[in-house]
This record gives sequence, structure tokens and C-alpha cells, in this order.
Amino acid sequence: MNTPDDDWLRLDQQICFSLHAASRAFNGVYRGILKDLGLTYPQYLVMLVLWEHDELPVKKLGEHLRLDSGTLSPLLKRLEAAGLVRRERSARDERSVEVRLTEEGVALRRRALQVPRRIAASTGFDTDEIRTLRARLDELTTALDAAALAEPTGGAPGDGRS
Amino acid sequence: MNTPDDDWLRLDQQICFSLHAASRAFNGVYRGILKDLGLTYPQYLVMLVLWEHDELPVKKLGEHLRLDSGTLSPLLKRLEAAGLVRRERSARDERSVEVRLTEEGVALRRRALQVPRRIAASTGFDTDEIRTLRARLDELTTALDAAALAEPTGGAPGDGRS
DNA sequence: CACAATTAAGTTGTGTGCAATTGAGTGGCG
DNA sequence: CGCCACTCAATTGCACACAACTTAATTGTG
Repeated sequence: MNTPDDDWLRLDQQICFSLHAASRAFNGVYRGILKDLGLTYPQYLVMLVLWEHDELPVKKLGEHLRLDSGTLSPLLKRLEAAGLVRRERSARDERSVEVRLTEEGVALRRRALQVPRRIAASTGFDTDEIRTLRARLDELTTALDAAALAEPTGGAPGDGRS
Repeated sequence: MNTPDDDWLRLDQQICFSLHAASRAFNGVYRGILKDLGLTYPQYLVMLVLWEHDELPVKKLGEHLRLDSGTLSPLLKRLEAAGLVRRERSARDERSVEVRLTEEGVALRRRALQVPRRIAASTGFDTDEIRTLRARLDELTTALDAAALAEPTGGAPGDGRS
């Protein structure tokens, strides 16, 4: 009389735990390597985007990283305090805040160039394996985001609960 | 004169962002589904372990989940406040705190049985795909944990810090 | 132009996650 | 017995993440 529900629960424990653990393990390795640069892992993600774009409103930054102002505002203030970015209200639209790299922020990129190699070495994965895993994770994220929109609280789509 | 470093940085942006985003997307889907049970995602992870083991010292719980007391202590207090677990000092070793499910905590398992199916549906992945991904992530975590131990700050391994 | 709806940042409150420290308890060793 | 090293949980401080709310600016409509 062992319903498969029990197995599902066990499997769920494994997959959700695995993802959670992998994310934190990754975070931990980055933490160690990024300490030299004085950056946290999320700060590094922001810098990666800025190194590509040089200047960007907070909104766009949030879209790239799927983070909202509640997370980005304090984070950007810390980057500003560290002298890596400047935040200034857009003259065109004063609701918007433009984030741009300082010279120091641009310069930090040179020191960051060695980071990915050290990370890759830590994973023991080669480029193709990383690419494959990334593609898989992106599929997952896309599916999960779609599902999150489809059933906000898990009920039938018609329920008006907030 | 485009050094491959630039490409590495771009690839790094993609993989670390992908994992970060996938983890948060997963978290978000669980958040929606677990709201019915009154649990957060990490609290659910703790409950999953307790449903398997029924009673466990905080230390063991932390080993299962790779979390330390700094995270678990407040989390467990919330679960206790919610009436799902009890925490009591071990009589044998008063340094240790035994965490055990209350009746209510045991009962919650029945309602949680439907969670994995709803998650699986959200991912759009079948059982084999989930298993494969999980195995991949575990490899990654193992490699990363080993690397983290090997180079705590990126320096020589021989430093005598306690 | 007046005014409601929308949008962008920022703020607040809650809950992790982790390093570092504290405090209590245990065990070994002279 | 007295002392020291070690262990476990809890606490403190900092930095995300995210929901909910606030504030300010912009846009759409009459």
C-alpha cells in the first residue's frame, strides 16, 4: 500500500535540495574568489552586466538580472559607496536612475578577467558541459516562470484571490 | 586582439546567472505552492528531512541540508512557533538540541504530498530529466565544495589559521 | 489644464545564508 | 581535581531576495 506519493516526496527532496545546494555552493566559491575584488556574488552579477553595457537605468538592470528595486537599490548604493558606480537621475525622465561605471569600476574589469577561469577550474566542468548545463537551467527557469504566472497561488486560473 | 578572456567573462555571466536565476525561479514556484501550507521554501526543506527522520539533533539536520546553526536556529524557532516542531535539549548531551515533529507537523505531511506533483508539472520535466539534472547538480556541488576547501581565500593551502 | 492611471525608485518588514563570536557543556590529560 | 581543547547551539552583523507600500514623475484622457 505504498502510494507513489511517498516516492514523489523523496524525489522532490532530492531535486529541490540539489538545486538549492548547488546554488549555495556556487555562491560560496564565488565568495572566496570575489573577496579579492571586494565584491559579493550579486554585486559581481551587476558588474558583469555593467561591463557589457556601461550605462543602464535601474529598471533595465533589473530585467537583465530578474531583480527588483527592493534588492537593487541598496546593492547599488553599496557599489556607489565603494566607488565603482555612479547613480544619477535621468534628466529626461526623473523617475529613472541611470547607473554608470566609474573609472574605478571600469578598471576593476581587468582584475575580474581571471575570475571565470578560476571558477571553471573549481567546477571541473569543461566549456561544453557548462554550456549544456546552462541551457538546461535556462529551460527550467523559463518553464518555472511560465508556471508561476499561470498559477500564482496554485488554484484554478479563475480564482480571484490576491 | 580580442583575448578569449572577454568570452570567458561573458560565459561566466551566463552560467552563474543561469544557476542563480534557476534557483530563484524554483524558489518562487515553491513559494506560491507552499503558501497554502504556511511554509517557506527552506522551512519545507527542513520538514522534508524531518518527515524522513522524525527526530534529529540540529547538527544532523544541518549536515543534511548543509546549513549551520546561524540559519537553522531562527528558522526552527519559527517552525516551533507555528506548532510544527518541538525543540528540547538532549538530556544525554546538553549541548545538543533535539528537533522532533509535533502531531501537527506529522499531519502536515499529508497535505504536502501533493506538492511534488505540482512542482513537477511546473517544470515540464519528466522524472528521468529531473533525475539527470539532479545528478548533474550534485556533481557540481561536490566539485565546488572540494574546491572551496582547497582554496579558502585563493591563497596557499598551508596557512596555519585556526 | 485637471485628474486618474501608470511607472520607476526607494523604503519597510520578514526570512534566509553565512562569517564571526559567545556561552554552555563535554572529554582528555596531567 | 584543574585546566584546556573541542563541540554544539545561539546570537550578532551584514547582505541579499521579495512582497507590500510610499513617493515622485509621466502619460493618457476629457
